[in-house]
Amino acid sequence: MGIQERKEREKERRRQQIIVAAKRVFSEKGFNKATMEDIAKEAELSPGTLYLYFKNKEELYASLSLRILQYLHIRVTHVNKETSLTPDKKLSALMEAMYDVYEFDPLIIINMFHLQSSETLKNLSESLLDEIKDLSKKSIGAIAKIFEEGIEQGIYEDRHPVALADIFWAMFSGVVLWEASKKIISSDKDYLKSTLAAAFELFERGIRKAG
Amino acid sequence: MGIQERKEREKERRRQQIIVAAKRVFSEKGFNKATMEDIAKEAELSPGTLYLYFKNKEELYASLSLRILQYLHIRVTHVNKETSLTPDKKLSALMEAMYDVYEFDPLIIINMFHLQSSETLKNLSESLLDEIKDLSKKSIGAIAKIFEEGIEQGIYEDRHPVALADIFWAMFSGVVLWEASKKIISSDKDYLKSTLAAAFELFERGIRKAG
Amino acid sequence: MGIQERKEREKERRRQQIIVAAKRVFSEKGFNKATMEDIAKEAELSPGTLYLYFKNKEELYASLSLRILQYLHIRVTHVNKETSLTPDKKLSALMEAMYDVYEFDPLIIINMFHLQSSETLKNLSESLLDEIKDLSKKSIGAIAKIFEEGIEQGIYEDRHPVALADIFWAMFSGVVLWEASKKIISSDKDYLKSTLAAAFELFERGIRKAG
Amino acid sequence: MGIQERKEREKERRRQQIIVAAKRVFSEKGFNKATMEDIAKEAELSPGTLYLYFKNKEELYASLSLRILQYLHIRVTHVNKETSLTPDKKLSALMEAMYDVYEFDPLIIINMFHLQSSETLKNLSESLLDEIKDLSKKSIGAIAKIFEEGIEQGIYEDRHPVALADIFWAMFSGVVLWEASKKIISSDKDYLKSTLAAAFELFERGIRKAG
DNA sequence: CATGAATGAGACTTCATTCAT
DNA sequence: AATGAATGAAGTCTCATTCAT
Repeated sequence: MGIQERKEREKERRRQQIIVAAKRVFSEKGFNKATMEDIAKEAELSPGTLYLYFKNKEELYASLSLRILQYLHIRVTHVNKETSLTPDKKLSALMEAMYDVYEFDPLIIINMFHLQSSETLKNLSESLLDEIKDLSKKSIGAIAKIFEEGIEQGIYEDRHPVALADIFWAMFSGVVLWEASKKIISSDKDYLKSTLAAAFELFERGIRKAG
Repeated sequence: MGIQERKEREKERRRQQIIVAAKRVFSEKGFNKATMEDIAKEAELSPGTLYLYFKNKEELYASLSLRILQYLHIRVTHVNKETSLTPDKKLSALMEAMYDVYEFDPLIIINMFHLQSSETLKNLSESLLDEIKDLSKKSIGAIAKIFEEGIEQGIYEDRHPVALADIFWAMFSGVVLWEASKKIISSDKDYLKSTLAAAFELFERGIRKAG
Repeated sequence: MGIQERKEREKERRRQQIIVAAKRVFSEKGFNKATMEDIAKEAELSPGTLYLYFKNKEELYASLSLRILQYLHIRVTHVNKETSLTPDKKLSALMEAMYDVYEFDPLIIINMFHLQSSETLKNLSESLLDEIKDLSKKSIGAIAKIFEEGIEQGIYEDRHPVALADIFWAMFSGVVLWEASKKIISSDKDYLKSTLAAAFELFERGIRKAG
Repeated sequence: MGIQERKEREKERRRQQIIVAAKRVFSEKGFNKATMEDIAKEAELSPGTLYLYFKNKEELYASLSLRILQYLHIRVTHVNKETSLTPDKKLSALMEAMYDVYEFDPLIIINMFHLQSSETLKNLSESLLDEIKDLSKKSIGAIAKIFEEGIEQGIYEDRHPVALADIFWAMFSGVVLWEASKKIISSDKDYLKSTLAAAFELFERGIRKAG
């Protein structure tokens, strides 16, 4: 391994170190109340160092979303590759993948919506935004493919696959968000898992061709 | 009408004036980038005045959500009262109501999630938070009732009605959020209406008893 | 005096209060080492208040120069108005005026060059920059007029009046700057007054037509 | 040439390399906006290396002035040595030398004033400051000698030679500064050369004994 | 000797909130 | 009740400088 490469790796490790710290802090405090100093402390680095790896607070924040999207994309692509699986099995695998996405980063998914649904997006560097767009599209596309297959095989109702993928993703994230809200609002127990299962079941029934 | 009452009414009018302005400003700029001065200007009042009607920025913000919840509650309650309607018709009416909720305040629903999914909630005054909790519960309860009826009449699958209501609401808001994100990310056309219709249809198929 | 007008006056007084404090602090520490907090303290105001009256540090700084230019312009215009004076007397009056400009604000004139000769100018608001340009031009124009008169009357050598004005002003400020430098560098006594007198005399001999 | 000496030379070359880079960067951005990293990049060195050759940013900056003073001193000394020249010719040669000083480093002369007229000087190391003082004095002294000669020979008016030298230098730098300002302020064409010529002519007339 | 990643102090600026009028 | 000038705490970000390699 050359020196060049070792440095590259070291740098990537530092980035991850910061991202992990940022995730923790953002999750706990939310975007605004989290300060760069908080994150620096969590990462056991100095504030200035953060800026060597991320242009500003917003880009650091956005990088977290990117990380989820990457994970999601990998998982869904993986499901798609298993050509031996029937659409049914694939759908099941997809649902499992989605749940893993949630477990991979339970709180950040909420912040991810905060990111997308507003203010921040406009200040990101072109390249980062492009990456987000790209991954987003690819992931939805991969999900859509599963539905497409099912439709072609006459198992699912004939609907626009991308629209189905959108609904699938929207339902998933809607449930995650809503259960999170309920936990805050009503200190309810964590029903996420069962609600999610119910939602997935409902979705499946909704697209499957009747009898 | 007594003087007391007239004053009360005047005060309420002022509150609404501020809320309307706040809605506009928050919608355009998001919670953080919107300043109290922005809102004051929009309301043609001075910053100090805002504090005569709202304890602080966060309470003003939360009041917007309250307003949606109130609207939602009224609409759903209204649907429920129509005892002559079949569950099917009621579900249709509910869907329509949800769409109206969205149209009543298209952007604020996004901010509402921002509110709920994080930071702010903890700083609200007990009473306001209670009101939100209460309305939230009542609205979900009212929605659940529709499903309950359908289940009792053997039209819908036998599921926990509140869970169905949660999924219904989560799906609705998930779609709204996701379509909003897509608009920002990919400058897509506004597919909200059709996606929402598709989602509702899927939901209906999902809960309806086969055969 | 209406309320409107009183407020206007109050506001102007505040501006002056800040300018005076800024002048003291900038003179003592220079542009970079002077902090907004220093200035706020000197003005017995809070940092935030400075920003109600000046857009940023650089505009505050530039306003000091503007103040000198205003003073200079008034003085030179005044000299010009005295139609009864011969060009000779006017030149004397001009020299006196220049010296007063210096005394009006001995150290800031140095900073003024710092301002003009560099970095800062580009960040100023259009309007402020325009004002500076305008006053600058007018002042030089007024000085040039004195020379023009002398040339017309055959007292002074026939040279381009504006060029003479430029040289006059350049010599004046050059001497002020240079004597200031010398004071720092060699802790010399303050020879400014005599050097300035010598320079003015030399200038006069230089433009006067030989006997 | 011993190893010692070669090293010495190598070191000096590095210093010059840095100074040249610093000149470019300071000229373009001014003292504050120029960062040590900018300079390092321009010199194709690392930031750390700069500190092996210069104690800090201010000393690096001051070294530029020193370089001009050195150049000025060499030129003026050279003029003085030409014992065969009349004071008149010497004055002409001096003027030419001054113009070359300007061309040697057109923008830095402005920054030199920034240096001298303020903040920085106080933080310099004793030795560097001494060198500046020394060269400064010597250069002015050399200029003064020319005038002294002219006075002794009855060509120039009987004035204090050092005062004349001061005025000469002040006028020169005043014109350079002022023309630079004008270029920024009014985007005027570059009249420096002609203004400088006019100033020199005026100066000469001013000191020369009348007919 | 050279590097350049890391530091961390400190500056500017914003803005929610207060309070005298 | 309404104002809006003033506050001052706090946050983001920069950059001169250091030091382990």
